[in-house]
Amino acid sequence: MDMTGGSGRRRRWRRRGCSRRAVRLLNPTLLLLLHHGPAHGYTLIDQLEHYGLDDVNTSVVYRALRDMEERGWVSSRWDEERTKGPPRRVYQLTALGDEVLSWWTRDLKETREMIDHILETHARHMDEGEGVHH
Amino acid sequence: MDMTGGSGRRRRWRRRGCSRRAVRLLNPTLLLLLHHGPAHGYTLIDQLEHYGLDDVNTSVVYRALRDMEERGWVSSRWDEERTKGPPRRVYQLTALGDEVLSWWTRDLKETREMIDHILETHARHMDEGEGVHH
DNA sequence: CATGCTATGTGCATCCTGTCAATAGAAAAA
DNA sequence: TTTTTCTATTGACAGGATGCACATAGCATG
Repeated sequence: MDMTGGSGRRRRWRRRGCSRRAVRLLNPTLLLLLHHGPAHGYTLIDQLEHYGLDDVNTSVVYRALRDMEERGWVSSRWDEERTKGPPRRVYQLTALGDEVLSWWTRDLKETREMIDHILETHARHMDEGEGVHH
Repeated sequence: MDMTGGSGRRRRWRRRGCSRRAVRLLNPTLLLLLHHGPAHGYTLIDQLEHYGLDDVNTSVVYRALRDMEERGWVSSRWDEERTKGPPRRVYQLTALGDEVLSWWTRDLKETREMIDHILETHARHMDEGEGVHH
């Protein structure tokens, strides 16, 4: 059963990829990781695991990084020192990206409060109702 | 400045409508509201305000309700007793919808934990760094 | 009957996401 | 040496999700 509840009339209820929730958290998490210092895309993808975002497709991550670069949140350059494999791109947080990260943390706090409100209301309602509803 | 960080190459960074986050919380909130008892769409839209979802487009709400009906989470009938205005549809939670609500609460708890993890990491990093980063 | 209010629904353009496949360099295996 | 494998990054495309503008429709009021 697909619980994600998107809209769309097309009756294709297969769940694709990871939770939509995860994607919402991708951008702030990437900014946070980059706040620790410059990093390669692949490194970032590895580190996403620590935030429960390990099921995000690599294409999605690279796209997010390029989008953030277009917006000026991060800058990138090709890594000079090639250790092994193809050239790697190094991403770095910009001053703007730093501001955006602050904005994102405020946004995440708001989101958490909204979720808390929903969960609290649900818990309270469950206590009151005790199986009596509708 | 648009901070929402969507993907898309089309360089149209104007934000339309409400926060995407809000839409993401729409389905569980609707189910929660319906858990209190049957209600009309319009009533639900009014009540969304209490959950910070007042800026969600009405089309989106009605569409969400119909989608949930297609999925069997809610059932609906036309209201017999017409007070004023056009016929209104009354939505009611189904047994399946009740299960789905439980699923959603678990999902929201997970999401909250992920957000907490991000925020905690950020706060800790900010404390350590104190202006020294990159 | 023209206007306005309440309530719901539709069409369409646009935006957002995931999948799949392609490219590409270096190292290990054959 | 040729093939395979691993590391990294990117592009194309289909299809899902959203918002806006607008349509419908019943009742009320003037």
